Amino acid sequence: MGKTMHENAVAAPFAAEKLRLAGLRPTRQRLELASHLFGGPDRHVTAESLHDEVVEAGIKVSLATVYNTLHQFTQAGLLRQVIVDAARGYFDTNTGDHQHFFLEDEGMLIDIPGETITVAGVPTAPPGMTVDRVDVVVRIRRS
Amino acid sequence: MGKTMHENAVAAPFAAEKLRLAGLRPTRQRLELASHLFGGPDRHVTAESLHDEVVEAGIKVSLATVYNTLHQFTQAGLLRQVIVDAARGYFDTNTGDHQHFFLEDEGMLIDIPGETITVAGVPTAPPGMTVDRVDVVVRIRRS
DNA sequence: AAGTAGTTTAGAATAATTCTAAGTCGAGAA
DNA sequence: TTCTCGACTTAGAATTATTCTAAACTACTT
Ligand SMILES: [Mn+2]
Ligand SMILES: [Mn+2]
Ligand SMILES: [Zn+2]
Ligand SMILES: [Zn+2]
Repeated sequence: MGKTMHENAVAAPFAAEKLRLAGLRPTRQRLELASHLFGGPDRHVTAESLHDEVVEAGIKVSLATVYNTLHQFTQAGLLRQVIVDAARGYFDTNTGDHQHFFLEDEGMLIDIPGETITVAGVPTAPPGMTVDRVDVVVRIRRS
Repeated sequence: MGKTMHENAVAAPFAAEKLRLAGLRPTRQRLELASHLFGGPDRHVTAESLHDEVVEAGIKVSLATVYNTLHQFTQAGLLRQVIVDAARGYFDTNTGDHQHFFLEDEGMLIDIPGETITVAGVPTAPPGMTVDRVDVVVRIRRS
């Protein structure tokens, strides 16, 4: 009935591999956060939503560590940040080229595959600057 | 040498008109904020940057009033909000259709005229939802 | 001039995020 | 194995942007 070593062994191996490749020690907290983040389909989380979820699952991790880990994963290229709301920061497990619907009422993100939207006519960046990326956010609401 | 009634009368008339049309009382604070915002070319401000500027100009307004006024102007359609930074909210005097460069290093916005960028292939919103607007942010940095 | 609702504001309160400093842990060395 | 040390975690304080409260003030009507 308690958690067995076997139960945890399901997600850990590939998560440990990810962390190793990123040069991050596979600590208990990082492994647990990584399997929640990367163990299923792509997802969008806030620090607090992920912390709640992980605490709910009986895992002991502080909110500070969740923030630290999300930033480390982002630096390592395992996550990207999505800026759609002035009040909250979102992190996205899908680091590939894609865009978002943002449901302003629920504060929820939905992926739009990268090939779907075409952005044409982006001017060249001012002298001495380079384009880091082009974000498209389709803001939607109950109609 | 002090401010004369005549000096203030230059900007006030059109600002008062704007406020009247928006159903907002032309108070001293609103008139002063409005002439700073709308008295020249289009601009992007944060509550704090506008407050600093206005205080610097010798005007007595509280930060709370700047926040209130920016929100009231936004509701009235005189401003729009631009979300590019998770830490700060920006307000834009240009409410027409256009997009932005965002200089991530300086936290500065530059307008891209509305006809410049074309966004094609935006999928229809999920059932029961409507597209509020499509924002394009071209994030740039020193190269 | 008086009344009243709208407005301003100081200061407290919120909320997301970051920082500090002290304890804990992982991994290589011995 | 045990030792060692830098990496990691964390409680709680601090920071920052923004909002709220509730009391004082003011623009407009009568
Ligand atoms: Mn924030
Ligand atoms: Mn904020
Ligand atoms: Zn996404
Ligand atoms: Zn603009």
